[in-house]
Amino acid sequence: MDIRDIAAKSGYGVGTVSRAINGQPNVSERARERILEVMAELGYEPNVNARYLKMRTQTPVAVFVTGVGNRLFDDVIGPLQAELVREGEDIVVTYLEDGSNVARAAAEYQLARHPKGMVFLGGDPECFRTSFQEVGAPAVLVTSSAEELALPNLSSVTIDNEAAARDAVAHLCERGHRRIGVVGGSRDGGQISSLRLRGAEDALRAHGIELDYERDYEPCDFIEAGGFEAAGRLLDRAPDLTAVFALGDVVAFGALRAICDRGLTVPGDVSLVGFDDTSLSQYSVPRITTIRQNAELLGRRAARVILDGMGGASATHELVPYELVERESVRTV
Amino acid sequence: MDIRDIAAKSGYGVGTVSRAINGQPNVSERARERILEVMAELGYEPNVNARYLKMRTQTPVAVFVTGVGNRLFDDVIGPLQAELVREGEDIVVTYLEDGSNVARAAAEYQLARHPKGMVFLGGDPECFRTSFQEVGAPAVLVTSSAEELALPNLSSVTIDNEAAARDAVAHLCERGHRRIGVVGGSRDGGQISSLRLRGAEDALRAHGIELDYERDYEPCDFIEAGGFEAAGRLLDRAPDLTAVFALGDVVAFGALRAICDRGLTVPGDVSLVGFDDTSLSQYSVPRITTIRQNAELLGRRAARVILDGMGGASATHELVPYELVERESVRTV
DNA sequence: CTGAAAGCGCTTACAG
DNA sequence: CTGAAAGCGCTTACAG
Repeated sequence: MDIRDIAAKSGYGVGTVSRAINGQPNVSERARERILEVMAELGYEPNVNARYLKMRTQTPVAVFVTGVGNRLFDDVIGPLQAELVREGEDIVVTYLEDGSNVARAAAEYQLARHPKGMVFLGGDPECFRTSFQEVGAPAVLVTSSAEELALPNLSSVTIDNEAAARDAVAHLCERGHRRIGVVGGSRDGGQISSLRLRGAEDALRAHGIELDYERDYEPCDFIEAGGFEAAGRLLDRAPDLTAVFALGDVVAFGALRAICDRGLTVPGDVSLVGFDDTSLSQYSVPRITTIRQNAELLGRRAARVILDGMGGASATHELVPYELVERESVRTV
Repeated sequence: MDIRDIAAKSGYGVGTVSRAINGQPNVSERARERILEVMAELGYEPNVNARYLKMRTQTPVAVFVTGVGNRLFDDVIGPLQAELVREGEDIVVTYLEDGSNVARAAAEYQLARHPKGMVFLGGDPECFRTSFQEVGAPAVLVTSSAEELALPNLSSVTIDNEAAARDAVAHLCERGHRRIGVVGGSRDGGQISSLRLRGAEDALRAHGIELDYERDYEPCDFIEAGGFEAAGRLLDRAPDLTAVFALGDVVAFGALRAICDRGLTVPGDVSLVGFDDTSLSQYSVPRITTIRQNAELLGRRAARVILDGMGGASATHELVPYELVERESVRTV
């Protein structure tokens, strides 16, 4: 069934049917009614391939969310959308599988839909290196920096991950901890891991401590099980640790479990700091001290960048504030 | 840039270019090489609208995941895919926003892609009532039952939510609890809530207790904050409760926090049972006793149903086993 | 092995 | 306000 069937059955031409479907002007009330009626009766759905193939007009700003399950992104979308809407722009969001090549998806989408702009929530900055030429629309990477990519149309807005990690670890040092372990990510695990690790290293060094990666660091994926296993290994190897910095809340949550399983308490025996301020750190027992990214600002600034880009502005790379939120998982020693 | 540019630049016709792109036979090695070279050089990406508009062949089985962040679904996809792959079928998964109309998305997808089959992980069964006529492909709803929809091509595979909830609450009763509160979902909140609530009600009644919805039940969304608030209200209203059954692990996790905030301990003062067996219940302190759905079987059976459906079998509605996993959140009183 | 041509189902000037 | 026609960028018989 296609638009011609609707045309035939309603007694109008396909052009009129098309205009009726799309709510365009130049269709009599009578025709519109009749056409909608026939469509409903036949259960007709337009073919999106044909439609987008033909339409040269731009589609709404496309938002690609990669870290499915990353609560932070949900909190970014609201403000992002709000800011865009007040300038009359809509968004359509697409969820991508973890680890997928966002840049490829974006290139394909660009050709298929011609979005006015693109927003990437998560995703590995590296993939933009190879597959991003085709997209001409203004785009912004949120949460990772695209600065060194130096692409003309790819902006980024992010917190200073290095400084945030530095603050997190400094917080521990200032509370008297000197034997501090680090878990999560990996040493060559992409931008975010590297930056947070470097921040931790810096903070330690500023307090006269050299981070011994062999002994006091344990890499892992950003999942609960990862944090659990990694922290377990770390604790078994270095039982004199009085504090642990986890590169993400999921990791911290798993680590908390590993600590408790060894008969230790947080913060009684081991202090713990996470990163991200997800519901995991907000509701766990004890609540976990962590780094909060300002989701509202992340969203609003990303929207601004897109809007400016649509107006011809070139790519920018912004830093947005973060904040150490102190909860119940750190004690002074 | 389109396929004609590649044809022109490579010195071949568009037909040959198309065949080369799609890895079809009847292209000389020489031509293939040259064409691929030109494509790479120009960074050409085919237009998917045009491609799918033209292609009448069927596309791989489409998997729609709705409860983004529902870990269970991740665990279902693996076995689902494995089972399909051994019959030579691939899958392509699409993540949908929470609360979106999966049936509409499916109808649109059907027209655009002609998938060989469709699998729905999550999603409200009700929406299939209105927007599912267009899809002729065999489809299966996983996690909710589509039995009463009685659609000829929509199967379902699910656990018996009512029985599972009954077991969960019976477990509490058998441990001596008689003042049991229930949190999560809502009384008219769709199939899953209703079933689990009914199961709880039944178990209580079997032990001579009538569930007082006014006093001992508190509805909430399936998010941590919901469980936290709802359990808080419940506890304040009925401080004599010795156990709480949460309709989902996220709710249980929030409830755990609310309980602790009142100076009570789990399971010392209040016992707690969740539902879903997510990482939340696995890693929380204490670990939460919960209902585990057999994700492996859910996936494998769903695959079988699709495969059978492709072979002409009509819709079936299967129940898959679940299991109460006892952990650290329930004590005998 | 290759190319020219038809056509997938729409939208959009254009003419009436 | 309406219809006939061109064309979006591909794929696929068909003929060579």
